[in-house]
Amino acid sequence: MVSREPNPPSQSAVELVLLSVLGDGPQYGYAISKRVAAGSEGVIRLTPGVLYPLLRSLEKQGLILATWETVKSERAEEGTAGRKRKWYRLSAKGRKHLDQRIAAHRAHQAMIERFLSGGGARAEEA
Amino acid sequence: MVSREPNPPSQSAVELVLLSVLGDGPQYGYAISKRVAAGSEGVIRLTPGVLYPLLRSLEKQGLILATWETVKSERAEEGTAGRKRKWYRLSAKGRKHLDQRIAAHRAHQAMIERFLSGGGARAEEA
DNA sequence: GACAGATATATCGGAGTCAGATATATTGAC
DNA sequence: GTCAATATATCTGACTCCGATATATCTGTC
Repeated sequence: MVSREPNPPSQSAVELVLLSVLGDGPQYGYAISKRVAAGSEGVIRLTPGVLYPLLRSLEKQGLILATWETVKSERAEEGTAGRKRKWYRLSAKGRKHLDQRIAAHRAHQAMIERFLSGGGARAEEA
Repeated sequence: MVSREPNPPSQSAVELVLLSVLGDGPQYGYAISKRVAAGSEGVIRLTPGVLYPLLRSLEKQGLILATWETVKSERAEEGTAGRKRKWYRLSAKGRKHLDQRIAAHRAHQAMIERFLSGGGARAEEA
C-alpha cells in the first residue's frame, strides 16, 4: 500500500500552532489555550475538547514530553492537595518534526496562494 | 443562540482553490481537477469524490451556475448521444463570496504565521 | 464562612471535510 | 476490438474539530 498522504496540511493547523507555542518554551495546557486566544485576538480557540486530546496524541507520538507539577498555594492549608499542572515541552524529535511541518505548511500555503492570485497553472492564453 | 463560527477557515482550502479557479473563467469538472493537479505539481488532488459533491454544494448555495454542453464528436455516429460536459461559472454572489473568502483566508494565515515565527503573543520576557 | 468565578485537567458525541473505492458511459488510439 | 483517457457521479469511512459535560482547586468578595 502506497498510502499517499492526505492533501498535506490537512493535518490541522491547530496542531501546528500548538507545537509552535511549545517551540518557544515549556507550557502547561491552560496557559497554552490562553496564549493562543490572546495571540490571535480570540480567533483561534484551543478549547479543552481540542487541546487535551491533541496533547495526549502528541505525547504518545513522542513529540512532546510531560511532567506534573504540584502548585503550592500561598496560604497552604494542611489538608489540601494543591493544584496540579501538567507541563509540556518539545522533545528533540518534536523539534525536528516542527521544523518540517512549518516548511511543509509554508510550501502548501504558497501553492494555494498561487491559485488565489489567479492563474495557478493557467494554460497561458493570449 | 450565538453560534460562533468554527475557527474561521476550517472551511476547506479545497473549496477556496476551486472557487478561485472558476474565478479565472468558466470550466467543467474534469478540467478543473486536471488544472489543479497540474498547477500544484500533483500535490493538491481534487478527486471526483471531493470535486463533484463540492460543485453540487456550491451550486445549491447559488455561488456557481451550471450549464450542460453536449460535445459532438468529429465522426459523429448516428446512435451516439455525444459526451456531456457540465460547465460551471461563478455567479455574482459567488464572486463576492470568493473575495471575502480570500481576504479571510489571508488574515487567518497571517495569524498562524505569527505563531510559527515564534513569539505569537509572547508575554514579553526580558 | 459561604459563594461565585477563575484556574486546571479531562472525556464524549456529533458535525463537517476530505480520501478512496466504485460505477457508468463516451471517445480516441492502436 | 480492446484499452486508456475523458467525464460525470455516489457512498463509506477516517480524521479533525466543536460544544457540552465533568471534576477539583484556588482566589476574591461579601
